[in-house]
Formats: sequence, structure tokens, C-alpha cells
Amino acid sequence: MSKPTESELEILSILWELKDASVRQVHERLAETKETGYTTTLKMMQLMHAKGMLLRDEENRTHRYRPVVHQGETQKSLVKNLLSIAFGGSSTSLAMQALGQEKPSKEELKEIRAFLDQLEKENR
Amino acid sequence: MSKPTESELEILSILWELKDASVRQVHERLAETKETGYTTTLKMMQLMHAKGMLLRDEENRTHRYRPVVHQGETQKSLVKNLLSIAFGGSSTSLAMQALGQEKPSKEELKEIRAFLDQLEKENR
DNA sequence: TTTGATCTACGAAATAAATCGTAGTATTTT
DNA sequence: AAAATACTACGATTTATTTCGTAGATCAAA
Repeated sequence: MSKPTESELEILSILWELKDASVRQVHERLAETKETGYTTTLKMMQLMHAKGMLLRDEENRTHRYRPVVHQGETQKSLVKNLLSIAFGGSSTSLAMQALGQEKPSKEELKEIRAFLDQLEKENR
Repeated sequence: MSKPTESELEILSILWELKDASVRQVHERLAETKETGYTTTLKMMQLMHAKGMLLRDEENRTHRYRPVVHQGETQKSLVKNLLSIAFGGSSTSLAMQALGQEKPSKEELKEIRAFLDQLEKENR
């Protein structure tokens, strides 16, 4: 599946959260942070459906959409791409860049450390 | 400064590495992994220069270009963007996603742990 | 049952990004 | 010094992405 564009990602994010939504719902969320017309959102979602990125339930007049790809898979490919294109493949520097950006809480630090231990264990 | 496009990033990556290069040099590197014409590369770099993304030394007939922004700053804004658009702002999950992708070496693990300790210390 | 609101479909325009050919000069090779 | 090669400049085209108006159908309210 091809890489979603910026706008597509905005829509996907909302759908990942809501699981399932009408154009109206998505549009209302989008409009909170962005100046945009209803038919624009509609068209985007229709295009995404045509591309196979969204499933559509046409049972009722108001169609409901949901993402085909899961957030995790998309995150994975985005990270992979960013890694190769801007970090010379070094996941370490990407990770540190991210963590420096938005400081993790105590709990998160613990989680990350556990994750590192896990990685190290596997590596034997 | 606005976010570089995919193609611009490819060029920036090469320039970050070479510090300073002619269109020909950049083109040759690009052509290793991508089917593209010389004038396309030229035009891209001219555009980037016009946008203020690249400096140009016009001393000699063969101009030499170098990036205005450093890799670190660009990485920072890319990560920031990715974080907000696909990870709901959670640097922890971005970091783990990255590390799971490309496993760090023993040395890198050490480095990351030190980095985490540092973060924790600051947090008091 | 008319009016108004809400939907979808869809064409088309606006914008952004990427590609490339051609012309004109300078430089190097034969 | 003629021919081939290497550069820049630049217009124009192509392709991708985003935006939006209009039409027609369905539903809800007056």
C-alpha cells in the first residue's frame, strides 16, 4: 500500500481513534484545527475509499468509513521511511531525537528501559 | 523554514554528507538509486536555492551548493511533525517503533540508556 | 406536502511537486 | 579551431494533491 499523504494521514488519525465514522464526524474533527469545507473532506474520503485505504459501509444513507490499515503498520512504514531518508538508517538517533522532543514520564521511561532489555535479550 | 519535500530531502541528505557539492556530484549519487535526468536534479537544486534552502557558490562555472539548515534541525522538525500526525504526540511509541525496526548495537543500547538517565536526572 | 437540512457523486479548478527539453556559453579534447 | 562535452537558465509539461461548487436524492420539520 502506498504511503498516505499528509491530508490522508489527518483523516486516518481520526478514524483510528473513532474506529468507524461518518464523513460528518470526521469533518467536524478536522474543522477544529483546520479551515476546510465539508465537500473537501467528503471527496478526500471518497478518494481514499477508491484507493482502497478505507472501507465503506453503505447500508445507510450516511455512509460509515473505517481504515483498512492499522495504525501500527502505517507507523511502521512511516518510521522506516523517515529512518532511511533523514536519519541514515540510525534508529538510535531517531529515537533520541524523539525522546528529546517530548520528554517521557517516569512510567514511560520504565517502559522504554524494559523494551531495551528485551531487545538486548533477543540479541544473544 | 518550510518542510522539505521528499525529493528535497533526498538532495539534502546527500549534501549533509558531502558538506558541499556540485549538481553533477549530487546527481550521480541520486542516480545510483533512482532513475532521473540531470536537468531534473539541476532544476531541483536551483529551486531549493531560490527558496533559500541551499547556498550557492558561483565563483566557478560549476556552482557548488550546500545546505542552509543543518541535519539536526531538519530531523527535529520532521520528528515533531511525525509525532503529532501519526503518533498522537507519544515520543515513547515513536522511539520504540524505531528501535524495533532497526535493532541497535550493544554500544547504541548503552548510549540510549545513558540518554534516558540524563533525561531522568533533568526531570527533577 | 412544501421547505430546509443533509447526503452522495462528480467534474473541474487551483495548487504543489517533479520532470525534462532546448538554448546559450564556457571548457576540454581532438 | 572545430567538435564534443559539461554547465546553467528557464519555460513548459506532466503528475499528484487538495479544494470546492453544483446537482440530485433522501430525510426531517414545519
